[in-house]
Amino acid sequence: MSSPQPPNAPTELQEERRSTRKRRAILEAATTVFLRNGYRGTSMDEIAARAGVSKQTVYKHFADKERLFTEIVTSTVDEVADPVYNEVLELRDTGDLEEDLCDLARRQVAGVMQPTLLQLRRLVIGEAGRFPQLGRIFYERGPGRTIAALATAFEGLAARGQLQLDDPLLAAAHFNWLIMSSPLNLAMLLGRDEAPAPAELDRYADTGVRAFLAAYGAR
Amino acid sequence: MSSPQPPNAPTELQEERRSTRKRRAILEAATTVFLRNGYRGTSMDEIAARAGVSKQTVYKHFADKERLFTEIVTSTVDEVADPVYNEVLELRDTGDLEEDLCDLARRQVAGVMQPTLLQLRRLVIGEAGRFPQLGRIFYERGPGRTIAALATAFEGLAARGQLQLDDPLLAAAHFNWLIMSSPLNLAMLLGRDEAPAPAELDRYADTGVRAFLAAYGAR
Amino acid sequence: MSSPQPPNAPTELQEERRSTRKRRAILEAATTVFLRNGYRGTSMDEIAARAGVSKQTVYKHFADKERLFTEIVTSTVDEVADPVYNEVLELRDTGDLEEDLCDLARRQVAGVMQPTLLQLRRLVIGEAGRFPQLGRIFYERGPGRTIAALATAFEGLAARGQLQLDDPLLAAAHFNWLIMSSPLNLAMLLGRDEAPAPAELDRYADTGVRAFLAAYGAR
Amino acid sequence: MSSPQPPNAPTELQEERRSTRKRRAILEAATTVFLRNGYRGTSMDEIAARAGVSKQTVYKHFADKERLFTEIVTSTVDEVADPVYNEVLELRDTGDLEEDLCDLARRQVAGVMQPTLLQLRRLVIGEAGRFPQLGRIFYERGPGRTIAALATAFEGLAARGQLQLDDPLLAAAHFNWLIMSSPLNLAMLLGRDEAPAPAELDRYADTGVRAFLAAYGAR
DNA sequence: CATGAATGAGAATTCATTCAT
DNA sequence: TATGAATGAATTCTCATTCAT
Repeated sequence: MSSPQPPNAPTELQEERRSTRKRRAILEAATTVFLRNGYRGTSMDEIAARAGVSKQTVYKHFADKERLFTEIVTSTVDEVADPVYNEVLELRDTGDLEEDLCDLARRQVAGVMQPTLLQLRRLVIGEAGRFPQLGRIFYERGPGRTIAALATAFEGLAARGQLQLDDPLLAAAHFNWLIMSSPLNLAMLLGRDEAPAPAELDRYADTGVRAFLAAYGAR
Repeated sequence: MSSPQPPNAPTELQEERRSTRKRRAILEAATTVFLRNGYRGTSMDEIAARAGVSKQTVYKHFADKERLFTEIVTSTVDEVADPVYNEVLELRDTGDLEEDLCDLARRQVAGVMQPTLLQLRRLVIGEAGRFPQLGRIFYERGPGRTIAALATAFEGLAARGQLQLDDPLLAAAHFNWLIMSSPLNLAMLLGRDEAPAPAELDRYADTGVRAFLAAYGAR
Repeated sequence: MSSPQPPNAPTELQEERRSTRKRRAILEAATTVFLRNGYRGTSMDEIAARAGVSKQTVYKHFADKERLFTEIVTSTVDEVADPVYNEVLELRDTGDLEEDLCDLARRQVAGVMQPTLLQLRRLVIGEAGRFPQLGRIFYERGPGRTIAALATAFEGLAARGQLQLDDPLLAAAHFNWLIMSSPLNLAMLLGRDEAPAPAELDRYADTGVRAFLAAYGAR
Repeated sequence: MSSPQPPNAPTELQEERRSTRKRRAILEAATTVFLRNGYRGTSMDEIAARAGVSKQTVYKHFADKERLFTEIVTSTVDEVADPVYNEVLELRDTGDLEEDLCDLARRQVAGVMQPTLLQLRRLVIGEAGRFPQLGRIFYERGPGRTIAALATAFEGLAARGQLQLDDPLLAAAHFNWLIMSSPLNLAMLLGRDEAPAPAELDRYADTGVRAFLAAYGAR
């Protein structure tokens, strides 16, 4: 069980860990700075300094600024979009459809209105010209996936007579945007400092759900 | 009637006109380039070259890059958002509410999905960190104003028993986002090259109106 | 005849001259530095400093380092190779063929062994990998052209029975390299500091001519 | 007879061998890269990567880049110039002098026109400013030595009445450059991709020999 | 001893803005 | 007034060489 290694010879594991640690530090720093200042507003110097590594180390891990940028965007997309998606899968069925949907809607809105996700969305939209693939990734891992999951859920509810709908995907999109378009559009345009209070977000969710049920609820 | 000026000394009027012409050339060039390349992706050199004037002339008309940017954004906002807003004021009443709303919705969606407006929205969102006031202007002159006008219109329809609603502003927001959130979000993220075809845009409008009437229509 | 211009308004001509003057200063500086330090050993900073202009001005005149380099090489090629070529055209006919050829040969050798041309040749050879077209230009404007002119001259001499040859181009090449290969190869390899004295160059020329006449002279 | 070393502790011999192997790998890698990209176009990183060792190992074997460069150049000079030199020593005497010289000349030309030697010559010439001693080494181990050997051979032929010459060294130089100057100069300037075909090289050799014999052959 | 990281500088190129003519 | 030039700094990326583990 004891290792034959001399005490100060680094094991491969330690080596790997060090490299991985640096890599993570770079990713974290890059995420922070890119999200705050955008692609062109961010310098590799700043990333290196904030990560506490040398610029060389940054370039050893990431061939160039573009690669680093796409990497932090795609990984952040997953990181923040996954929980939002998972909420849909956990839609409860307490018998009270409106309450269940409000519950879901509130979580969705809260998730989407997280500062990080908002800022990421701004970033991706602002760089859509230079990095079109990032927009696609964002859409597919984000709203696209969530709406598809919603559609599946709504199909089940319709089968049990709780919703009336022809086109589940359309209904899902309507649900999604009814509950969050207003705050989301405001947030996109008004910047991070003017986020609505959580209570207000809940109201957007609830009124959206009410409109949705008026349109798609069973009679 | 004859001027005492030597023949090739420009009159003050001509001077003024030439200055105005140059100013417009600068604005046009700046609009094109800023919309295409973003704030940081645009250089004053490029603007001057494209406007066919010297850089000094640019600086004579606009104190600095920021001022020029805000000027082109605010003027473009009005230019492209006004027609969309005016559509709402011209909502017809043919007796067939669904048709009237579909008609309006289609125009709204088509207006909002114009390439210039899309690109402007991307630009404003992408620069929301640096230029928060531009986001506010965009919102107020754009969706904010349109939704307010819609609310007024809907209030009238409700008074005449054609719609059922408590909160006209909320209903207007729901209407607005039901008809355009899907294509608008796609367009924001997927870049200029993947715009949906006009027929598809009409379908978004029509299905949005149908859902809206199911929720808010008179029983 | 008098100009109506106010005294300190620069005429277009003066403007042009200023720009041209700067351009020439840049070209001169670049030529000096590139010839001394090679392509990679030369920095744009150094060129700008030596030309007494700002880096911006350099970049306004020459899009990038490569373009500046090719420009100075091609223009220097012509500048130094033209006189060597013209010597051939002025081959005299005093009746004493050996003396005439020695005379020409000495001028050729002296021309080719000029420090500037030697350094340019080293530069072009050293950068042949990166700038193959420069090697071609050098060859065509330099030895290629000179040898072709020699061939024409030798053809005339052969017609008058003063030389015996089948292939004028071959004879011209033999002449050319007999008189200068030894010092040229030494110079290429041994660097600028070990140039043979002019008297020695003349000896290379004379002995080369003697061998040439032994091979190609009329019997 | 048995060693007290633990089984996986390398013996000194093995260590030495491994070290030698690495050294050779570095030299090979460096030769390849320096020949292809020149001194400044080559990075120690690239050499280390291509040799499959760490940069530290490179620095363990060679104090710095300059030392490594001079080492690979001098060793490559010998490697490729020795065979060319040895050809001269093996000049045959079949009784047919022209055939013997043509035979030698063809081998010489082929040897000198090897891609590696051409590239090495370009490299040395291009770096003559920075590394003048390399030019000297190249000259002495290359053309200088070969021409000296030729002179000795020609002296013997003259003693036997087969050649007529006063200055064997001069005749040797004339021989050498008559047969190869044309293709060599072309190759220096036109880059590696435009090498003449072997048949053409033979023709340069043969016509050079013919001119040489016309000048220096016994009457 | 050898690997990854750090250093510290320097390269080309670009930019917003200001002078000088 | 309007043009070319200058300024002065910033940015991305690379390099030779040296530490630290």
